[in-house]
Amino acid sequence: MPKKAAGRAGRPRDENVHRAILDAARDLIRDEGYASFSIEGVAARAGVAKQSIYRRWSSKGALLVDLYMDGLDRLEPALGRGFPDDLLAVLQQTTKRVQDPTYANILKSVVVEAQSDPDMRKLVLKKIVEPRREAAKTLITNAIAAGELPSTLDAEMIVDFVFGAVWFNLLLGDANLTSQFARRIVKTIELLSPASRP
Amino acid sequence: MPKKAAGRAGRPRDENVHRAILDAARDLIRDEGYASFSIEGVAARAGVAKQSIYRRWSSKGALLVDLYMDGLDRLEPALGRGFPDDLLAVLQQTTKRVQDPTYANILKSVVVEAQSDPDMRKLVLKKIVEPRREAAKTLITNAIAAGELPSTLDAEMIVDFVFGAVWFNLLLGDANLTSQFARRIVKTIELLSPASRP
Amino acid sequence: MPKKAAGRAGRPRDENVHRAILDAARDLIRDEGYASFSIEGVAARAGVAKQSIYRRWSSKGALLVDLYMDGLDRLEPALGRGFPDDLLAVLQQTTKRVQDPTYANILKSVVVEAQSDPDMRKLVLKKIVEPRREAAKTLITNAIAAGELPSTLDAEMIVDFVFGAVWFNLLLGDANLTSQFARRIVKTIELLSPASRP
Amino acid sequence: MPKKAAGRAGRPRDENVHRAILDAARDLIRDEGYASFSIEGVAARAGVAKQSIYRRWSSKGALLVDLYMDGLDRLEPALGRGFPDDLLAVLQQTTKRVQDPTYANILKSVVVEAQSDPDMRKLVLKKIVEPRREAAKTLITNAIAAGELPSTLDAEMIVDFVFGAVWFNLLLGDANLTSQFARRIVKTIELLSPASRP
DNA sequence: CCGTAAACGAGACGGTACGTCCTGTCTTCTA
DNA sequence: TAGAAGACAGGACGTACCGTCTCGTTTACGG
Repeated sequence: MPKKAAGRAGRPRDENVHRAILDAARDLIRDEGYASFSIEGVAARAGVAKQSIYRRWSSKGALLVDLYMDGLDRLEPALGRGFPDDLLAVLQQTTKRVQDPTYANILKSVVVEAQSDPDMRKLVLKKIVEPRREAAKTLITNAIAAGELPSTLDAEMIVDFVFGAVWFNLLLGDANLTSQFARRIVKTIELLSPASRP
Repeated sequence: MPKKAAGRAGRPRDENVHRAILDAARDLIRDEGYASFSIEGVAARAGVAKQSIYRRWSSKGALLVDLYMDGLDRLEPALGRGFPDDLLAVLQQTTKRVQDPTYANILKSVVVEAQSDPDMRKLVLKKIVEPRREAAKTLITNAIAAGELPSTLDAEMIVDFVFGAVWFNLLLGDANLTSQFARRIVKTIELLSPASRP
Repeated sequence: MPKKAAGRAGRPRDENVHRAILDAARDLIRDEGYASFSIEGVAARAGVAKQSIYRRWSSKGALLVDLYMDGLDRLEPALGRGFPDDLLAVLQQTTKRVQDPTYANILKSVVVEAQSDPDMRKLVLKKIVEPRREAAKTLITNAIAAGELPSTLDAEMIVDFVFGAVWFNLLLGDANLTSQFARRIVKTIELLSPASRP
Repeated sequence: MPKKAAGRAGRPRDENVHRAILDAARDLIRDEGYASFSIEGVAARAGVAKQSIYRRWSSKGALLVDLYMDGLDRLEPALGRGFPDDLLAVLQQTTKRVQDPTYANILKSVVVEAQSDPDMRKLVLKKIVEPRREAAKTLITNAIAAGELPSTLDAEMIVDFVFGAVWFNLLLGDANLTSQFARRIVKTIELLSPASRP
């Protein structure tokens, strides 16, 4: 007769299974790319039943989102040094992760999944896109308030510019998403500041 | 006396079949979205053999690229009025087409296909992305030469900003890709011009 | 405490699916003949996935062999009454089954499949041909030993004669493969017996 | 107003095309067997249009029948030496041809085609099966009339025995269809003759 | 020597089926 | 209840041939 009412009845989920799935998924998308990434393949590689994956993630995309976030630092620690430096830090968190082709593949796949699944799109926005956009947006509006950027600036559009450049190059562009690339972005934004004028 | 040396041997491709495929594909992606878009489905809807599709397009993606371009005007005619107006025209060609959800879906699908097929990626760049980027790049560099934009400007990055904003919002964003949105983009770029300074 | 060590892992094959496939296959070959007999057609008619057929049978031919054997009595029970009667019984098992045009079609199809697939040929021999030939061969050699047939007889050749007559008429001949036909075969073999001589 | 009723208008059939088709078909069935024998394949190998094959033969089977008969000697020359020798000669014409695996394959294929095409079945009977059966039947009935075989004999059944043994071993049996095999057949038939009795 | 007409290589065409892969769900046994 | 295993209905893949068709070109004969 089971005692504890808190912990639900039955056998608890096995944490090793969780890890095995994430590891197998990461290895698979590293080795084969998104084209041959399937739940079936992950299960086989992880030595796990398909059901054990579906029990944890409602779709391929949800798994990929967790896979991208897995081990990713929180944003805040790097911040606090003001407009151009903090914006650079935000962008470099992404460029750094995406330098690893594995994570670049994951991020591309996440976008793919979002195109045909509205729930997935919401999830991607909430877990990956919005946190970074919000951070950047705040930095921009603060910079405007501080007179470091013109008061007429369309802050939302600047955020679109900055992240658009990153996403575009991830998905279709030729640019290597290096730290240097992030620096070029920020440099170009800085040209808008009154201080940059002759 | 041989007539046409040019005309290749064998029965020529049937233009009606070509049209039927494009029409069926467009209808299908309009009615069902990309998720249930299949070569099989297009063939059935067009009343055509699958082979007749594969004979013309090597992949689902290649078909989608042609589908997006089908009936799209050349860029040049709209140009010739100088930097901000021409840039706006270039962007509005896309925003206009993408206002139709059918073409928005096609364009999303094209990006999806490009993520798992390097040939497809090249095709998308060559047929859809690069022509517009080149047009915009030329406008930007001309504007710099004319002193309408600062000489220190990273033209390539401006192009990334401009198209990044469009692609990002197509794939993941909340912005409605209206003509007004294109205007906001151009307005923000104009803030860089020396003339806009106090 | 583990119960059954024997029961293999995973969901067991569904016996209803097995039956549905055999029934659909039989109906199909009855109604349409071998020409339009396809795995696809069987699956559709059985309301079953193609994979469920391939899981059980490696080829169309293997399915047909099982289909022919399905419900066919073992040979032995009918035997035990000595040379001419037992030989007749062996032959009549086949003529009886083949009186039903459905099973005649199946048997023809089985030969067809065997012509282009060595594995199939082995299967047909093992499951259909050899058991009957062995039974007949034993009866012949016993009859020789008992002096009912001449000691100089080439027993293997007699078996070839007897079954050759059946197979030939099934595949190419005009003879209706009735019980009477089997009787004619046995009668002709009996002419070899010393007892039949003047 | 066309004059000659005999020679029809238009370009006459090219005899080289005819030969090229037969040669390509023979080579194909020799090298690949019946499994991958297709009109498409023959056309490609012969360097000929598919239509040129369909113009001459109504089906794959009709082509195969001609292919088998191509270059085959008439039956008669070998005959005239009485019952056992002439029967042997008739059988050996077939065993000899069938020693070449190419022709064995053709003959098997011909039977295959006959199973799903009534016209083909008639053609095979008329052009390949019946002539030989008729020859044998005549020899048997003559032998009965001459007292070389018992008067009670079922001549048709003997023919079934003799050709059944050949066809069975061609299609399903282990016996190598050598001249020696034909001799064994005839030997066993001879056991029926009154002269063979003690 | 010219026009008609069939033959010819080539290859497109609507179809049908192939055997494989993957989806998301289910059913079994074992822990 | 979780978990490994694997069956299940379903859908699509890309390929191979079928037999028919439409091209441009070639080759004979009859006028």
